[in-house]
Amino acid sequence: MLDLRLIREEPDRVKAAIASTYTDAPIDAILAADERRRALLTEVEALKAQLNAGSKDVGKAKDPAEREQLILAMRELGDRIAALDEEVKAVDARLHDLMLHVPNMPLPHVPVAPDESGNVVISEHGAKRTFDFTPKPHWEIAEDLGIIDFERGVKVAGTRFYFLRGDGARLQRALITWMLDLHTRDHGYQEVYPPYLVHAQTLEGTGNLPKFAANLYRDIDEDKWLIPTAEVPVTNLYRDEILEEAELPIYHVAYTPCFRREQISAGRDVRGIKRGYQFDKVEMVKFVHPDKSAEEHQRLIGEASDVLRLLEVPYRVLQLSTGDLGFAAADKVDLETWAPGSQEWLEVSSCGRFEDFQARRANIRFRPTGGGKPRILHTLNGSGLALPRTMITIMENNQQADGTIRVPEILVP
RNA sequence: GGAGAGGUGGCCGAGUGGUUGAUGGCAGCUGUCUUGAAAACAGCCGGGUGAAAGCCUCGCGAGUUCGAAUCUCGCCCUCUCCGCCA
Repeated sequence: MLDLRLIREEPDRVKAAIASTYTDAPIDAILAADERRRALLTEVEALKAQLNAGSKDVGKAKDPAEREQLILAMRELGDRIAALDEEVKAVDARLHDLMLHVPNMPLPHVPVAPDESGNVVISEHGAKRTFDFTPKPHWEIAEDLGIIDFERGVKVAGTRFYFLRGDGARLQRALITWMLDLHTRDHGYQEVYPPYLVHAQTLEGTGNLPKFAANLYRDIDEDKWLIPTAEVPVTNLYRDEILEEAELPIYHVAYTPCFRREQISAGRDVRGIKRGYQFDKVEMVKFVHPDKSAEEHQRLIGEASDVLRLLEVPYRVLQLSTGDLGFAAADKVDLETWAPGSQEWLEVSSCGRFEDFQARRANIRFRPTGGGKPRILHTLNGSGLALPRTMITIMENNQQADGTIRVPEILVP
């Protein structure tokens, strides 16, 4: 959520920023609602002050007649206040809802473009391997080895679900453990095990609701939603809390399954495990002082890159353009790894800077050292990494002529 | 899921429907004293909004009332016991 005051004071700047993301936001409606709301508040609050003072006088009044008189006057005042309060409530609700639909503003350095065509490759790491045989896509390698069972996954759960079997399941488990250990041991993160089901307010905090309900799975009887990423529960860990400045930065890493109702056309990305309705991910989340956002972002990108570097797979770093930022990020850098069998770059990590956008929604603040008003902190998060695509890059890059897969050195016990 | 108890400021804990946004204690901050600390004493000490006055906030939401932390109803959560269960 943006700062309402910013919208009020610099609407043109906000509009320009939103326009650069090639999306719409109801800024004018917000301005109108805000103005209406403040006018109503001025009016109703003056009446309330009158009512409060008057009611105290009733308590003090000794003469019964005078008392009756006062009560009558206050009753009328109360009715007017009740009517105005109704209006305030309605405007408030509308304003809040409008605010929840405004995306974050991109930072100035983010290249402006309507979509991923404007993304910029910042760097490439690790040479693409040359093969003396034709590298196979992972779905062929994995099926031949019996480590992924696509057919039975579909039988049990439907399209885009699969079973990992034997060494396939074991490889993923090893990767998860190793990634968690890397981030906790070398990068200073504390591991958390979060709920996989959360309520709507939690999803609102990260910006997934109200706009993206269609991408989420939910319990039909209760207000319980399956998380699309660990970012959701972990960012909300400190919701409605005031932390001490000295506690910052706080780093958390979590492994969770992620559940996404992908609204994608049938036939696209259907082969293999690149895009499923359920996938595992190790996610890093940072809570930082606003002044540290930029440097923490760079560090985050480095921490995610470490995983790819240590796995010795080729990857590149992409600066996303405004049109590809998504709803909540002010800046985002993706890591893509090269899959020689599928012949494509795979996004395995997305490192986002959210500034105070999520923290304002989730009401996460810190008290400055030495006192003063609580301030909204900044959040960042990045995958470290998404498991299926990491599995793909290992399978395809480490495949051998005999059809087996060489286990990455770092994972060998 | 059933029965009972309860949800008040960072924590503990008062609070007869009317100067209660809330007594008191602990913790914390500042000052005096001290070489320093402790102790003692004094002051400060929730959050939101607003330039301020003010308004809002005692789990959340409705209701009764001139006036609700206090009364009524619904919901949520915690605890104890029972049931169920990995």
